This record gives sequence, C-alpha cells and structure tokens, in this order.
Amino acid sequence: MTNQRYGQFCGLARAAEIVGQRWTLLILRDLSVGPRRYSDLLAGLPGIPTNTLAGRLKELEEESLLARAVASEGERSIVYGLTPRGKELIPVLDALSRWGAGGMRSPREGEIVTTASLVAALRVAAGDGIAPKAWNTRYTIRVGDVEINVIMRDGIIMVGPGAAEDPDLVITAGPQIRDLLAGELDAVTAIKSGAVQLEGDPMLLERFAEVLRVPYSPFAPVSLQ
Amino acid sequence: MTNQRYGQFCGLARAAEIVGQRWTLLILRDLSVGPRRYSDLLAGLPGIPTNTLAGRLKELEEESLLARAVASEGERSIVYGLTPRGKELIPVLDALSRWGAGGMRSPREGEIVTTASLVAALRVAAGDGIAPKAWNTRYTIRVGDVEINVIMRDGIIMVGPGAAEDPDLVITAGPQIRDLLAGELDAVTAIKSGAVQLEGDPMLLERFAEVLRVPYSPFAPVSLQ
DNA sequence: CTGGATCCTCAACGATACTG
DNA sequence: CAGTATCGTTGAGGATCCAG
Repeated sequence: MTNQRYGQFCGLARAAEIVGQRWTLLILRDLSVGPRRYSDLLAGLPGIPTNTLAGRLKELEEESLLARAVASEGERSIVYGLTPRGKELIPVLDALSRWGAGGMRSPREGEIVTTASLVAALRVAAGDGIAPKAWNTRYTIRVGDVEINVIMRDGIIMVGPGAAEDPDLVITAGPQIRDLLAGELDAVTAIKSGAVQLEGDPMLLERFAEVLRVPYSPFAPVSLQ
Repeated sequence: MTNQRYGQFCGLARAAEIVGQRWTLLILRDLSVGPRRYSDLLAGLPGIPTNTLAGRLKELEEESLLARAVASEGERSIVYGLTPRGKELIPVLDALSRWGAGGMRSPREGEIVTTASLVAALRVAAGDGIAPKAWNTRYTIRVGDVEINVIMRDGIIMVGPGAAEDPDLVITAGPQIRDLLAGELDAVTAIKSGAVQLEGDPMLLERFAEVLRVPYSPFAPVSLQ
C-alpha cells in the first residue's frame, strides 16, 4: 500500500501524505486519548471499513506514529498506542479541532458524539490545563451513552474517558454542551432551559464553564479584501 | 460533489472533512502566501489534475475558506484568496508543517521545492516573526529557480515570494537549507562546505540562521511505554 | 492565453463475508 | 479478537478539448 505522494520537499506535504488520508486523523484522535485495541477503534469509528482500519494502522506503524504492544501478560489482545512522534501531533490535532469546532453549530443529520470526540473536545476546551489551585472537583459528563470525566486537582485539569469516581457533579447534556464550551450559553441559562441536567451542586457548573472555555472565533462568510 | 462525511459531531471530524481531502492542504498553503490565479495554483502544484483543482476551489469557496475576485479593473483574470475563516487556518498549517518537517531529512527521488513551500517553510522558521530591532536586513533566498525574500525591519520579519529589492545578502542553496533552519548545520560550516553560496556580507548569514530557526524535535522510532 | 469541462483508466475506498 | 479476502463503487490521475 504505497502512500500517494505530492513530490514536494515540504513539511506540510510530507504531513499531508500521512494525516491527509481518510480516517487517519480520527484514528489518531482516538489514540490520543490513550492506547486502544483494534476492536475499540472499530467501535469508536462507526463506518470505518475493517480493511481500511487495518491498512491505516499498518501505515502509521511504519511511519512510527504508533506502536503495537501486547496488552498484558498472557493476553492475546494487542493495543495500539502513540509513540513520542505520534504524541507530538496532539497539539496540532487540538488546533485543528478548535478550528473545526468554530464552524460547527448543531449536529447534522445522524451525527453522533463518541467518547474520544468528547474527550478531545474538552481537552481543547481545557487549553493549557490550568485551573485555580483551590478548585478540587471531580466531574462526570454524560452525552448520550458516552461518559467522560474531568478532574481538577491542585490547579491541574485532567480529562479522560469513563465516569469519575465519586463525582462532585454529574453533568448530563446533549450536543448543546458545545454552546456551553463556546461561551454562547451561560451556566444559569443552560440549567434553566434544561439544556443540561445536574446531579450535585449547581454552582460547580459555573466553575466548569469558566475554566473549560473555547474562544471560538465568530464565523461569518465574507468576500475577499 | 458531496464531501465524504464522518458522521461525528466533532471539530476534528468536521475539519478533516474539509482539509483531509487530497491536495486541499497544499492548495491552502499556496493561498496562504497570497491571492493566486487558477494557473498560478496549477503551476505551483505539479501533478494536480485540473478537474481536482477546480473541484477543490469550488468546495473551499462553498465552505467560505476562500473567495474569488476579479484581479483588477478591466482584467479578465480571477484571483482566489483566503477569507478570514481561511486565514484562521494558517497557524494550524504552520504547526502541521513544522511537525512534518521534523520527519524530513533529504529530498526523496523527484521531490522539488516550490515558491509557496519555501515561503511557508521560512514563515514557520520565523516563528513569532520577531527579530532584534536593529537588524534591518533584506535577504533574497534562491533554491533551484525559486526565489523568495525575507525582510527584517524594525524588529519584524516578513517573508514573501520573489527576490528582495536591493538585497543586502543573496543566499543560494539547495535542500540543505532545511538543515540550516533545523540548526543541524551552522552558518560557518554551511559556507565552508559550499552548501550555501552568498552574494553580500557573510556575517548576515549568521543573523539569518539565528533568527530563522525551527527547533525540530529529534525523531527516533521507539516502542510503546 | 486563462479558466476551466470532459472522458477514460485505475488505484483507493467501502461494504460484507469469512478465518486463524 | 484481530484481522484477510472478495468485490463493487468512488474519486484521483492524466490527457485532451473548449469557451471567453
């Protein structure tokens, strides 16, 4: 499977030959959350053909963006994880993610939220990952049947898949969570309108919305000059 | 021409639907240098089929990343230029470019340097675009038959296509210019080895190499954990 | 000459079935 | 669970042609 080449001695062209292939960016996004098995990736990327996934994983391994490893002793299952070279790409994925989110308003027909997409979105929203030191809070965020956690601890924000243990606040929302992160919907309105449902202290949603904030640039079609 | 979709309500997925198509990133790179005509783009992207270019331009216009305009009064030619939404993508292109450059060593068989690729590379190398205020210098850089200019003025670095007017230094080099920017080749060695030829004060190359510097991360294939 | 449109071919992608 | 195998479909590649 010889990658298509652009024939230019250019960093962007080289990058495009790798990440410009269909599904590759989403595979990398899923792996950016943590090492995953083949079947995890397949489940997190609805619509990807199995041969395409297998081919991409092989190519990305050849490019040293990811490595395969046996999950644990005795297990037959294989996990794929990003190498340092692959991890270098995470800030770029996040920048692209932020740009793409600026063009999003509401889900199109049939669009879903996956665990990795929600983790990536909140990782972007967390920005530099710094919160006030005193805010030690554990959040679980539910969108559909997806659950992720956001932990603020000692001034650091961590985002990961799965519910938080003993959460201080459980936030259940639909795609409108995007508007909350975008600052287009404030916490009070979100609660009143029913856009989010809470289990726990509602004040903790204010902190959440204050720290996890994507300053999407306003997007208006314009003409040149 | 209905774009392939990923079916996920995710910024990265939306971005990938647009910029993940073949040739799109390079078209945007060329336009990031400035507005260009159809034939300029065709010439700067050797190998692109005309129908692909036409199709991409149409899609990118629909997505409001670029706009078409009549070049100047009376002219029949059309120029394509980035909209603000398209320009928001330039820092992302630069980040991707930098990442890709980290995996580059020497040109592969048949790889060429184009005007836009060289401008983009030096724009990345210029980083935040700041130089010492006293360094008012005009450079012309030649690689093959490509000529671009780098102007340092009042602490600002500007990079553009075409030779500089009345340059203080003309730098002629091959692909080894990449090593100079990467800091893997210092100015003195570059001159002695003949990797670069100069017309003007050789000391000005030191300034050039000092300010235009891409801190590529070392790249070594490794295994997981 | 610029700015495409058309046609044909072929490699890559997509869907499904199947296997060690 | 982790992929191959098979086969149909789509989009890219390449050449040519055409209108303003």
